[in-house]
Amino acid sequence: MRQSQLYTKTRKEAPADEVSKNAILLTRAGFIHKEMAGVYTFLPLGLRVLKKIEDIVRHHMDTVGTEVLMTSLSPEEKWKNTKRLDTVDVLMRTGPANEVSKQKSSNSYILNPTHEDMITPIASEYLQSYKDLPAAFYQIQTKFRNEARAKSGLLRGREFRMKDLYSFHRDQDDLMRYYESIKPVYMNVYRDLGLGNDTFITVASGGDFTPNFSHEFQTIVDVGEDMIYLDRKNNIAYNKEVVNDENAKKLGVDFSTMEQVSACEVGNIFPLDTKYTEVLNYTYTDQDGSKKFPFMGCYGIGPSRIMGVITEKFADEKGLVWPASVSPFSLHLISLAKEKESDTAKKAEDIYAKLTSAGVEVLFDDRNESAGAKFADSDLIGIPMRVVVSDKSILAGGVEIKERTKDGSEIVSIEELFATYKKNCE
RNA sequence: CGGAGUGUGGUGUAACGGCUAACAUGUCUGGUUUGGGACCAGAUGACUCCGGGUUCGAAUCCCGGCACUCCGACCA
Repeated sequence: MRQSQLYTKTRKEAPADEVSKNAILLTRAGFIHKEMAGVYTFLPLGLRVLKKIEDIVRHHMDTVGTEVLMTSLSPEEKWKNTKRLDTVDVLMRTGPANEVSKQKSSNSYILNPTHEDMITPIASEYLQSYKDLPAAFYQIQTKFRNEARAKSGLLRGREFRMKDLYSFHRDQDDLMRYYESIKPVYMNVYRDLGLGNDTFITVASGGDFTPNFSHEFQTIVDVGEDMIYLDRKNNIAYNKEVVNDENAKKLGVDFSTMEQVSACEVGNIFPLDTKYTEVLNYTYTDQDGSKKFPFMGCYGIGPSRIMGVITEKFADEKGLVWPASVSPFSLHLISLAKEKESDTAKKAEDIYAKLTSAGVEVLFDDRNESAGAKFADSDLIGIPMRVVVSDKSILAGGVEIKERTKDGSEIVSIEELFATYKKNCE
């Protein structure tokens, strides 16, 4: 893509109403635009990152479930059925008719914060026999939660992206087998996102969801809202909320020997057992003809929050730094040609055309800006590899390549550049 | 939801209760320039968040809202 057609611009000044690193840098670089507290538009560059993250999540979820897309709106009835209409305090709802809105309908609808209440009735329509189980549905979708306090840019929003997976099982054993199988799948997601080294399966309290422990996936990061006790040797962590003598005994661990670190929850999994199937009276017919409640699990990952976490973890004083797997582009090609019709300009155009047709995602800075401005923008946007084409580089034998996270640069011939990236495409 | 702070051109800031609300940046014109956010000239752009009040006079003081940020509670 040509940078002249991005339609967004970078800015030198940080917005005065943002303090968190992710909000400041993503705004300065033109990735996001704040609509209100905790509600952000994803601009072209930001959307590309979000899509990369969601594609990685989707790739792995396809191995354990089937994708659906449920509604953002739901009738209040659905929440009355699960007795959650008045207990879930983050519920956002549309207002009834009033003079201002001039709506005809007197109904109020829920903007869904999660979908157990929706997926369970759907499952009950199709999964009525033990032969239909197990089954798992997932979706990647925008969620709404009326957080009392949205904060930290993308880390805690009122409108945010979420992948939610729901599984249905014949019995608890099957649920727990599946539940355990999800853990390595999640870890593969974080590995591919570039967060593998600092993300840990974390034992957490199940909250109102389950009397058992649930598990979170916590990524170590300074701004994280959670404190975890980390047992590096056994590659597992414990959320501070479960750290007490009783649990130490129950789990057979010694919390006092563990490292305490701040972390951000980038995923969670809950064994729901029959909490929702019972309240909704959803039964299947087992082999012996008896009616039983299916066992359920739910499993979440927040792509927009992860975008914020990646920003927080990797950005430096010059700007954003994207892991290759989620970078909006693989290469930032910068032309420093003085004249539009010069040989250097033509070479840059040629490189852009050839790499693009080879399937390489290139952001081409074809703007009429000074070299300094282009370099500063490139650092701010944070694409892992920068390729400069200039009179100077041509004279030196080709193009100058520089990694975003390294100081030095090197000259490689144009042929060598093509060879490298063609190989990467395969 | 409790507490604190802040609201001024698109963005970032300034302005003792007192002159036509200033500066930088951005944007637009023209010129010049091209390896680390260049330079020169001109132009554009603000009912100072909203509503009341005090005062001869309010961006500035007071009251009430709203918004944003931070701390805490909350986070199924």
